[in-house]
Amino acid sequence: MRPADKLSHVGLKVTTPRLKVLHIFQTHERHHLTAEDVHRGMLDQKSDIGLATVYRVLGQLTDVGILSRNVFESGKAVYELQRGEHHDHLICLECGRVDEFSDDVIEERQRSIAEASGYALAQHQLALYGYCPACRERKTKRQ
Amino acid sequence: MRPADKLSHVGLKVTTPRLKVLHIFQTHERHHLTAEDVHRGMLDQKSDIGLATVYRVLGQLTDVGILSRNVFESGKAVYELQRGEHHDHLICLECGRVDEFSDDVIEERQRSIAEASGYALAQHQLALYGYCPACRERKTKRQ
DNA sequence: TAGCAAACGCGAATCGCTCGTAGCTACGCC
DNA sequence: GGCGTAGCTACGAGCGATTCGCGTTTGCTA
Repeated sequence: MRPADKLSHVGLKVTTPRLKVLHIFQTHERHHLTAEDVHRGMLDQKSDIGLATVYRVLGQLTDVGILSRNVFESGKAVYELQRGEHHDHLICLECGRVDEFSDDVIEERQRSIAEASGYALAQHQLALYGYCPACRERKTKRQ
Repeated sequence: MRPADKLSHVGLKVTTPRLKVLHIFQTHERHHLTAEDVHRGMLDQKSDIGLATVYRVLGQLTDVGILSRNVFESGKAVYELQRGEHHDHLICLECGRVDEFSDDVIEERQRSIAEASGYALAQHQLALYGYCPACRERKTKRQ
């Protein structure tokens, strides 16, 4: 589905800021972007869009399920295109790189733990923090 | 170990604000407190301690491992006494209640996932969000 | 108990994010 | 294709959580 169709499909008007935001997510080398990353991307391509608008658009796209939002250690929110299947994150404490993984065993355990505690599970967040292969190597050399 | 010994043991001076913070954690009915909860607790017992100091103390106690820090959905940091064993959290989206659990299967899977991706695992955070038994009941009645 | 580094207190500053509002625009209807 | 309006956007002010700067105070050691 083309970006414009995606938007009208969920009942959002097709506007320049929304298309630009989607475009940035689709073309950026990283999958996980902060509001500021997106905003900077806008300015780079000479689109004079306010940061507040970026936040608003990110929020709307998240609400309709086109994007998903995660808050990691740093305290900043990062957004990514929602590509269907759920996944969790591995975050490098050194360079900020984010990798993804999904694990059925963990998902299943989560469900039964919630059930055992009487909770109706709505969502979850699992983040593993550590040092990625590249940063580990860099560290070893330094010593 | 008494609070004062705990402090000197990790090389922190034994000061009034630090003792009061520890005291509040040890006597409060909830385990998970925000900086503001702690600050309010201080004021309640007529200790005129600045919010900035509360934050500073919470940070130091976390650094030395006496407290641990978590940031949940709300965006606020919550602190709790570190009682040895690691555990994860179940958070009620309605009333903010926090329960704890730990699961060896999940821990083990996390380790192997990190290893498989080449990451050196440093820490992790797993938070399950949902509705606690009390809030579920309240919801049912309301309808 | 004197001295000094460490810790405090408090207001101002920062940071990520949201609101208020006045002006603009996509898009369904003629 | 032109119009009207609900829905959008821009931008600065505002907000809540947290941190900083710095003058004052206080544990702790010699």
